[in-house]
Amino acid sequence: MHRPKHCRCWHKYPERGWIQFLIMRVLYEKPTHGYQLLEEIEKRSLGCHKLETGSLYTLLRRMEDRGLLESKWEKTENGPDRRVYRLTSKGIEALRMGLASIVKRKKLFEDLAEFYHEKFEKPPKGGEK
Amino acid sequence: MHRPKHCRCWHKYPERGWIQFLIMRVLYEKPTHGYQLLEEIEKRSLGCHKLETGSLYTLLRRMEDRGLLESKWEKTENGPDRRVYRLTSKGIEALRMGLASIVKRKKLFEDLAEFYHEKFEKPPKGGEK
DNA sequence: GAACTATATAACCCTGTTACATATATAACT
DNA sequence: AGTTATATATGTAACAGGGTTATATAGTTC
Repeated sequence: MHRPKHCRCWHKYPERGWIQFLIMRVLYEKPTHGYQLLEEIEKRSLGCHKLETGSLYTLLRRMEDRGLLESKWEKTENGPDRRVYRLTSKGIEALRMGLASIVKRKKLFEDLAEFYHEKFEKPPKGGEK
Repeated sequence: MHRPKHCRCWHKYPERGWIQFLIMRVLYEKPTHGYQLLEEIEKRSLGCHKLETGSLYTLLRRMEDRGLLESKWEKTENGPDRRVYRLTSKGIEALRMGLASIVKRKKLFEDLAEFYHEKFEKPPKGGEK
C-alpha cells in the first residue's frame, strides 16, 4: 500500500530529458563549454534539432543544480571566458540509467516507425479511393 | 527576419507527446474507449509504460479540445457507459507528422543505443582500472 | 461491501522554448 | 579615434505543454 507506484527519478521517461541525454553524451566524452555544445548537439542530431542558446544554458544550469554537471571558468586569449562543464559521477549514472531506459524501448520506436511506413508511406492500391 | 525560427506545431518534438502517439496509433486502427486504451497502451509499450487513469483521461480530454479526437457515449448492457474516441482527420494528420518526425530521428536513437552498449555494457578489459 | 468497469479533474512538477539582455574580441569603415 | 558589425560566449525570467498524482464519482456483479 505504501510502495510508490513510480520512482521519482527524473529520467523515468526517456521522452523526457531527451536533450539532456544528448548533452551528457557529449560531455561523457570530454568536458565542453556551452557554445561548443550547441554545435555538437546540432551535428549529432543531424540538423534535426537546433537548440537556442537560451534553452541550452537553462538546461546546463538546472543540470548543475541537480548535481549532474560541474563547471569551471576557463580563460581564453582571444575572446570571452568560457564555462566548461563536465559530467559528475552522478551525471554518468543518470546517463547510464536514462539510456538503458531508451534502449529498453527501442522496440517501441521501431514498432511506430514500421506503423508509419505501413500506413502513411505505402501508395494506396487501386480502388483505395 | 520575420520568419519564425520554429513552427509552433505541438508535435515539433517527438519526445513530447510520446504517449499521445501511442494513443493515436491505437485509435487509428479502431475507435476505442479510455479504459480499453489503458490495456492496449500497456500491451504495446511492452509493459514499460503503465499509464495511470488520470493521465489517460487528461490526455484524451486535451486531445479532444485540440480537435485531434472526437468522442461519443456508448451504452452498455452490463456496466457503466463508455466514451468512445475516434481520430479526426486532424488527428490523423498530426499522427502522420509526429511519426514522420520520429522516423527522421531514428538514427539518433540508434546512435544513443550504440553509445550505451559501447560505454556501459562492454566489460572493461584488463588494466582498465 | 468488495471488486471490477469506467470516467473525471484540479493541482502540480518538469522540460524546453521564447524573448530578451549582456560582455569580449576582431575587423571594417569613416 | 569612434562607430558599427559580426562572431564568440553566457545568462535569465516568464511561459506553454505534457504527464503525474491524488482524489472523486458511478454503475455492475458477486
